[in-house]
Amino acid sequence: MATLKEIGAELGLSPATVSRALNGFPEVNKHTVDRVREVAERLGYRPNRVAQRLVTGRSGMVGLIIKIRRDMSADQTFFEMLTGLTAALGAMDTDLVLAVDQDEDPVTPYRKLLERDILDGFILNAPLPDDPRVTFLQEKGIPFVMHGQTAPDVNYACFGIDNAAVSEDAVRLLTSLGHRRVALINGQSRYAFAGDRLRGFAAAIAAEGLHVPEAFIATDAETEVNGYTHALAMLAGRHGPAPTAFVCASTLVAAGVMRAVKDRGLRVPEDVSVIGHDDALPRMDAVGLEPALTVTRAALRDACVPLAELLVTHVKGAPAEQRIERAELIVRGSTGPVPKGGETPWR
Amino acid sequence: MATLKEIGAELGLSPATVSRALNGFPEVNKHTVDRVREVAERLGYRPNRVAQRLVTGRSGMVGLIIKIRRDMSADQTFFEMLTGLTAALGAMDTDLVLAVDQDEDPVTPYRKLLERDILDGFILNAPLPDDPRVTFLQEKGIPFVMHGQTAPDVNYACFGIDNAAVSEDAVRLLTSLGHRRVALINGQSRYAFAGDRLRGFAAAIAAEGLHVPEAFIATDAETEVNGYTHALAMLAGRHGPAPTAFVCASTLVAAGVMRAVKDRGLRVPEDVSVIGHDDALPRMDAVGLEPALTVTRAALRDACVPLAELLVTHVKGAPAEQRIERAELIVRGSTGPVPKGGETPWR
DNA sequence: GCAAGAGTTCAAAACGTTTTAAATTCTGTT
DNA sequence: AACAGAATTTAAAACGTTTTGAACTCTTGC
Repeated sequence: MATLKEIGAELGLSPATVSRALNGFPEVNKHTVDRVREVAERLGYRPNRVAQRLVTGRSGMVGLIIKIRRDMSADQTFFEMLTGLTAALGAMDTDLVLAVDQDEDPVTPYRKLLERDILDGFILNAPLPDDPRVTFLQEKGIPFVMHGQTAPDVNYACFGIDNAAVSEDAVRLLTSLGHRRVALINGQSRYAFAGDRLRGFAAAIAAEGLHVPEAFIATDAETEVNGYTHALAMLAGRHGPAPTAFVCASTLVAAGVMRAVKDRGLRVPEDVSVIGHDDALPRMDAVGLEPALTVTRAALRDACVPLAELLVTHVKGAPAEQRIERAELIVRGSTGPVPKGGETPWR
Repeated sequence: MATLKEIGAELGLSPATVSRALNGFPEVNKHTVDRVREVAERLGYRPNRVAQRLVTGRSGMVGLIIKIRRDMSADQTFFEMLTGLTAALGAMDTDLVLAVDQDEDPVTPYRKLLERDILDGFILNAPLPDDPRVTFLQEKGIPFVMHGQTAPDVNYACFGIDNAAVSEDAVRLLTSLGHRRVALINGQSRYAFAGDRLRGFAAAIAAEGLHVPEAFIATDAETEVNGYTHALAMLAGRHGPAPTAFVCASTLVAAGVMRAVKDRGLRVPEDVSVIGHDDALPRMDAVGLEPALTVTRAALRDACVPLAELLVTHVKGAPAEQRIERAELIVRGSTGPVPKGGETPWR
């Protein structure tokens, strides 16, 4: 494997100049740059990463710790992110080191990996409202980027979507269609995103001068079965008039809700409108539903490149940047005008 | 972070001696070793991995490439291995770099990762009978260890179980119980292990002077449904007298087979014996079945430490070692004597 | 008192890069 | 012709470890 010294020897240049030429420093002669490039190319030069790292003090590796549930069930989300992240990081000359969290205590795996002293930073996901990992890493001064955020205003690097806006957009679409009784089937409350969704939902509902009784706000794991069960209970009308529209935490939940609507002998969207949030996971296709699902959409995979960028630049010294994007609203067949007689709001 | 020089300065020693003391070289004075250890401890010394790697020429990182199916379905196997491998490698001061294979061509992801020039070797799994990855890596002279093997006799580092013996043990147990009509529900033929299992099965059957018609050997993905479907078809007796015993590729398949047996109105083990192979995956508990499943057992996780060892030593220059162990045979309630009238072999 | 040998320790080189500070060459101005 | 200043290049240090070959200290036996 060719080295800087070898390239330099061939051209009668010092390794220093060769290094600068290849790294695009402005002070080196254009002609020299060309010659160096040519020789480097011909010799198949690749910088020795280890040597680079020794001198820059960075390792070029970041950590991702995955949480495995007791039953070892793997989730799609994880593979989707893994695929995108390795690609995005690879493009930035950074490698992903993986470790598995089997512990109860959420910070120990981070501590362990840090002790090995080879990581420049971490990628965190699934933020909790008061995430102990954040406290820990900030205390230690370790760079990290969070996918999502633990609270509306934070001072660490993060990338995600505005989850309050997700609910607001959904509610606004529905109320503009005349709906007055809008139910929410939310994700688990221990995750920060569910809090944001609830907040946005409540705000949008209040802004319309409406009210949603507690019985029509469910908080549960995002599964098809849970969507089905909660929707069925709400449609039964035991706690007041049935909703004419559902805002769902995911396409999977929405699929369950739609099944419940149909099982009740109702139609989507004529009798009940359904809207979900779409992470664009391969196996949960919103368009494949019948009718095609109206969604707020933000492809999980699109987060990988920004996450990688935010982390790598931060590691290199840039200040922690927060980047929160707005999810797209895609109106399809599962939402329609409020049915005749469904315009009365909950009291 | 303390360095060798700092420790040396504190004791009036050169970094060279400190290095040797900490690395257990024999020529250094015991008293010195103690003093060095004490100071290193007090200063919280950790060797700088990057510096170590620069001088030894090794990176201390190995690669694992995971293959993700189009539908992104994650398999348990993967998480189990990931957990075990990160732990085992970590204990040997080695890190695991992950990449994802989305390509059709099986070697491109390896080539890509190699170009980044940071890996000492690879861990391969799910060997195919003529695995192109093996050819590729051997050509390039990159160390690797295979979990399993592509053929009975190979010259690369590998660790696994004797899959022919797995079938042989199963068949021998069943024939010793008087069974003469033993069916096989094997895994997908594209994997090398399925070939070994079939070979062992055929050999053991032949050694008993028996014969198994083609219709009673199934080759399919190892799912519960497939076990159920194939067993049901075989029990229907369209292709000859029903088997009195099933050898199954996994506990999941065996679960399907047992369900089929019961749905046919038969009992396990009175009418039909069932035996499976148990990888000891958390969600596929052989003991949880009713009756508890007789198995050949080799915990997948037990492979992680040997795999890590074999690879790391090989990277450091040791010759490639093949280690093939025999799976354990655990007799439980799902196997019993051949039922009355079931002793006639297939013709 | 000295040589041989074992037991310890050390200085220096090496790994391949980046970076600092200094040196050299070139260009234009007086 | 001299000089300032810009443009370009260089030597050397630095990163922290391992390793080579030499050097030093202590025994031991004569």
